[in-house]
Amino acid sequence: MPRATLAAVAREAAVSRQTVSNALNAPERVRPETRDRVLQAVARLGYRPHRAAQTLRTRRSQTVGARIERLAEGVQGVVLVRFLHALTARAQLQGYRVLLFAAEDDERETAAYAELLDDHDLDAFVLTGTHLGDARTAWLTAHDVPFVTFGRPWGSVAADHAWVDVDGAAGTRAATEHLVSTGHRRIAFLGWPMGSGAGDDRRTGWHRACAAAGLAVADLEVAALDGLETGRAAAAALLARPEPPTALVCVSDSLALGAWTEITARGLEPGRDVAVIGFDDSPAAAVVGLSSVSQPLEAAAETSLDLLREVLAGSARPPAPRSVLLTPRLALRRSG
Amino acid sequence: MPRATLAAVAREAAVSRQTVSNALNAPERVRPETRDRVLQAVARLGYRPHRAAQTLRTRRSQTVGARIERLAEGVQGVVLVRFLHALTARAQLQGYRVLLFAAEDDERETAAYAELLDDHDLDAFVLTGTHLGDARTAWLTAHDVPFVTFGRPWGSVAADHAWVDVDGAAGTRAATEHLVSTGHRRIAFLGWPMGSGAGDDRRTGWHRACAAAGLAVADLEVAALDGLETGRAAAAALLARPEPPTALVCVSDSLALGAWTEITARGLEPGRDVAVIGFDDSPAAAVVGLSSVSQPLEAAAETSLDLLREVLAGSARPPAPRSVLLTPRLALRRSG
DNA sequence: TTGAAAGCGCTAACAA
DNA sequence: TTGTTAGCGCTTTCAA
Repeated sequence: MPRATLAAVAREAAVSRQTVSNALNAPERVRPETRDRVLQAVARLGYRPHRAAQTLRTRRSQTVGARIERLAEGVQGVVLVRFLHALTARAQLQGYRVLLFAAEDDERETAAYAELLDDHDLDAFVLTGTHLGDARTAWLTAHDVPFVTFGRPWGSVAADHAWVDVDGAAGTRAATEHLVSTGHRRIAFLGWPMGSGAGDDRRTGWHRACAAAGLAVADLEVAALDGLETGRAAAAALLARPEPPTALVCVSDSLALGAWTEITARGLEPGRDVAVIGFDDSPAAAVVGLSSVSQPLEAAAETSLDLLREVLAGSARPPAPRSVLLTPRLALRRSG
Repeated sequence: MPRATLAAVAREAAVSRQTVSNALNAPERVRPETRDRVLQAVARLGYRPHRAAQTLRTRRSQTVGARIERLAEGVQGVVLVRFLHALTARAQLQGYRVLLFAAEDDERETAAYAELLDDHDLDAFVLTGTHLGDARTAWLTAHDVPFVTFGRPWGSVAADHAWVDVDGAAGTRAATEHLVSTGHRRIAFLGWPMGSGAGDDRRTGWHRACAAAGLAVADLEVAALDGLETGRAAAAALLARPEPPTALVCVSDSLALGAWTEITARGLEPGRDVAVIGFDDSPAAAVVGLSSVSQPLEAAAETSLDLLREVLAGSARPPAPRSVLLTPRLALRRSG
């Protein structure tokens, strides 16, 4: 069966094409009984509008762009996938689709924006992995393109755009508080080097929880680039001290799993001898029994779309863009 | 700067619009000097055709659909992400985009096809996770929709479509041969229940390698649903035997990691006391040092697009659809 | 080899 | 409230 066109629906319902269009897009302009007649014809014929035609006319594609990143060697990346799945699933419930693109760096990503906007009339973008001095948000703002970021705008300049993020500090704070409540007094933080927004944020949570519990933090903070080997080395340095920490809060599962390796290599048991808590709740964490801070990615996707709708609705007379901070959950396992 | 239209290019090059179109789409019909003039105008104005208009006219969207799966609890799923990234990156080099969709099961996936074809004029689909009695390939074939599968058509009926797959049997055979070469004589296979195409294929590789080496396989084969706990239980049963195996070839990293947990829980060391080799080379495998069979996903994505081009080119007078079997690589680590 | 005309399916602007 | 007209940007006839 060939697809039904709007014209066919108009014939079927014995109205003009414009009335069909109105019945679907501006129902309040059509008398209820006319509208019913049209909707019945739509149902009978199984009519759905043709996107290309709609896009050509309205310059809106009902499609949002999202970048898919190359999966790093580490344990990260699962977060992006889960988010993308949730985003796609929820978007399509609202009549939106997600178009993928790949880009090696920010510069090429903005080039991709230009192309996708010109060629495909994308309505908006969903960005992930925001970072300090993010050139992408500046470009999108300058070009008046609707977008939301999953990840808050890091840095001093209060970027004025809609964003969702997970409260990393709350996650590490909860992790630290849990360790305190189970009797730990020397809790170290295994973080990334200063200057990464998310990393600094997560460090803050640990720091505050320690302060609130009256625990010392001096000498209990080490930094390492993300990775298993680096995490292992950093943990080795901590454990080699005369008075080693009894618990480790880590900025990522990669570092935590590296620490895990070092701990077991020393004949110690994570959780019993040294507590370890990671961040991201990757599958690998579940595998080995590593406690980890779990990001609410379904909620993040849903909120992204909520914010996007607001941005798209208000693009003429923009209200203050909203931002939402979601609280992560602590997934407790054997290690902490 | 507003986007340049084809009409603008025509004015700039002082030709008609059709000549511009011809110069771009059917160069042989245009005199070389005219063509040059047009191409220069295109470059000067930075013209790129508008997809919606092109699609409306030609019924081709230069877009392929791909389903993004919900990431299971286990370790799987990373394979899909890596494949999707490679697919997206390579597709866009050829002027194609990847449109995502989500579907809970095969039935809803075919419903999604119908919708995407009608509404978005998708040119083709790339399917992953083929299985026995796959309703999706039948639907696509019946509706004459171009597609490629990553995963061969399992089952007796020789489905007549283009596909790429990784030779799972070759992977487990290589793993088994490696274990044989390091002195193992009692090599068990920890697989999925009979009836899954990929699982049976992987079992075959182990079986053949054992037969070739003159090793017994009786009683050395256990099956479990994919998962960590199930893998652990299956490994426990194997290791509790009077004459336990000295090595385990596993159908997936999830099962292998489950076995890993059981081995270490017994105070044994994977690789030294019991060898374990998994399948998929997930990040978790790298984390713990699990040897694993690694699928060439970049190659799979590239081949998928090659095959898709052939299918699209030959859709009028179809040649025999091609199929390609790629050989996986054995990533050796501490465990085997 | 190039150009003129028509129309893909839809909706914005306007008229009735 | 409904219908008419026009046109989004492109390519496919067909004629020059």
